[in-house]
Amino acid sequence: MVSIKDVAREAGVAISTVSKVLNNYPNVSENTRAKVMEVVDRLGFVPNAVAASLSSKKMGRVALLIKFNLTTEASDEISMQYISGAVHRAKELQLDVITVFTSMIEDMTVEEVTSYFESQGIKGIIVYGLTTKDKVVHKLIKSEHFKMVVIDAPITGECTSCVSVDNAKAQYDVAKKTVTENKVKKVLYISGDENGYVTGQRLQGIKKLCEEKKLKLTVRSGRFSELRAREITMKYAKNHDCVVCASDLMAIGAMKALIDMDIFRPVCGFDGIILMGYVGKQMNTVKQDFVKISEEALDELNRLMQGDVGREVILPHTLVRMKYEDIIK
Amino acid sequence: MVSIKDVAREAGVAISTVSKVLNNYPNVSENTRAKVMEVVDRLGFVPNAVAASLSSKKMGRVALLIKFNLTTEASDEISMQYISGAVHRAKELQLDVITVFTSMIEDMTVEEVTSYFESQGIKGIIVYGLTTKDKVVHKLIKSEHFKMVVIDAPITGECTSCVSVDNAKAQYDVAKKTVTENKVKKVLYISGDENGYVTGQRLQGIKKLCEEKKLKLTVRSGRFSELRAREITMKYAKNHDCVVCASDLMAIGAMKALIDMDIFRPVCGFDGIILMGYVGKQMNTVKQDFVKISEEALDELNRLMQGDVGREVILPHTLVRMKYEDIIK
DNA sequence: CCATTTATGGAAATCGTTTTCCAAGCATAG
DNA sequence: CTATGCTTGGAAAACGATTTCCATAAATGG
Repeated sequence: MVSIKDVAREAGVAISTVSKVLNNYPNVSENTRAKVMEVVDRLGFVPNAVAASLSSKKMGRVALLIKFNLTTEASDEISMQYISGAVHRAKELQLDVITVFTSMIEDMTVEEVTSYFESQGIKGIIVYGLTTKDKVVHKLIKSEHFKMVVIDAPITGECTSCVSVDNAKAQYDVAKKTVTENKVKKVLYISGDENGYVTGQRLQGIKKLCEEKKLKLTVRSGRFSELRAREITMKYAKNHDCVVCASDLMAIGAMKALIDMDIFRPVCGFDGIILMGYVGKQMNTVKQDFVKISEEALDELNRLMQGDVGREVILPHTLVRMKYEDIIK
Repeated sequence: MVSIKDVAREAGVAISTVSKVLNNYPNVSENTRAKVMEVVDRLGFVPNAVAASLSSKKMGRVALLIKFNLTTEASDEISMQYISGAVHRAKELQLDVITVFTSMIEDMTVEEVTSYFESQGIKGIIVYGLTTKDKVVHKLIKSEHFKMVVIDAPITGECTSCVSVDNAKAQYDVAKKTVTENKVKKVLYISGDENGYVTGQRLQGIKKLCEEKKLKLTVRSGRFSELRAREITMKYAKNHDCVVCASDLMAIGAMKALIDMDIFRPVCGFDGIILMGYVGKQMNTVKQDFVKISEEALDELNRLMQGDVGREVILPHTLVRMKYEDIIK
């Protein structure tokens, strides 16, 4: 493998000069720069990222903290999009991404997690699906030991940014579309896990709508579980004329229940996952562009690692109606 | 951050001694070993993986080459399981995994890919979903520049192992179960992408069965596409009494077509993805344990990196019947 | 009791970069 | 013609481990 030393020798300059050329430092004449670049191209030199990251303090690795358990499989689609966005943007930004599953760190102490990440050369972390119960991650954020970007939880600080859609508005929008399309009076709202950050925001959105439109609102906690959403729908749907769900998976559960009960109620979801196309009926939902969100999160993390201060980033959402025919193509 | 130097100073020994203790080298007395370990624990020292990997030639990183395009979403579930298995096993083996999407390398030359991976310190690569058309990856394998493990393609060599289930037998088994349960005479087989390695093996399995059982067999290429499977079913199902598909996604397409046509035909799939539970009917399918396969692939890659020679690893499969109620729990 | 081996621990080179600091070289100004 | 400043490029010290080789001390054998 050709190293910077070889390039230096071949070009007849010092190692430091090659490094300067490669990193676009000043104080190198156009002449030497050209000569070095010629040799770099000819020899096909690519700098060793491991060595660079050891030497330089600015070049750091980034961890993507993945929520994953084999049972809640609908999140696979979302996780893959997060990973995809992060990995692609990381390559552009010359950053190194390592994927870490929450299951790997959840029974470690903050100190253990910190030294694990430090040993891995990690400078920044992206988290999603955070709940108030994730103690370790919260301590990690508080410690300000790493630059962090939190997707979908309104947490900012010196070293912490957050990225998300406007959950309250999105919930408001999709529900509004659904109730106006169907002349609704009584809304059954199946909300998410009470410890999840988005749960409260989305709840706020539906409440605002029902107040504005003078709709009767019943809220039940579905905890993002398809099964619970199904049960809740079984129990309450008869007395309501619309089921608004805080996630697509719950919307699917609700829809299945309605099919079994053989009654019609408009249902709307949240997320825009492909699975929605497989339940046989079409539904309104909020489409989040998870790839984009993840790319944005990496940009934001990069900014933080450059020394910028944390901030809140809100990305746009769209409303869609998902059905099978649109999916299978 | 505490480094090996700090440990050495605190323990009153040389840096090299600490390193020897940590890497279980001989020529260290029990006394010093204990003393060093005490300090390591007290200071909470964790070796810097980046530095270690730069210094040592044995400590290498591993790339997981992910097939991913936003349209064929059923593979998300499979990809996530591959990632999960690899990442977890990698941590146990003290290896570093980086995930790379095929889209990132597919329009690079082998030389470019090679120097990219080398610059990343990558010593081993895991690939899955390989087709004969993936020229770059094939050249990569031939170059023997990296240790490689190919999932689901029968390619072995000095530096290359393969890991998979017995695709022919699995296809044979699941189809046999389905035809015996339903007194079938004429089988419609919707096969996969003609460039995929598993396609031929699975085809072999169904052919063997039909010969043994004297069944009439019609083969059409569904190219692993749900839509094509649907079209093929529309066209041919009436003249057959069973639809055997080389993948679950195609089985879903077939099932949807049958529902639309309002005729009943037993359908069976291959893979055992969760999505199967969402189509409303139950089907036989082959369940592959992708997490396990991935773990095994990492073990195998580790063996190769230790200097062992490539070989073929066959893992067991199981037959399952998937339906919604089993899924939502 | 001396010679020779063996166990143990340390000094120093190495991996491939980045980055700081310093020495020329050169031009401009006084 | 000397003093000053700016540009350019090189030497060398990090970064944090691993690993080779060497020196000492202890143990063994004759």
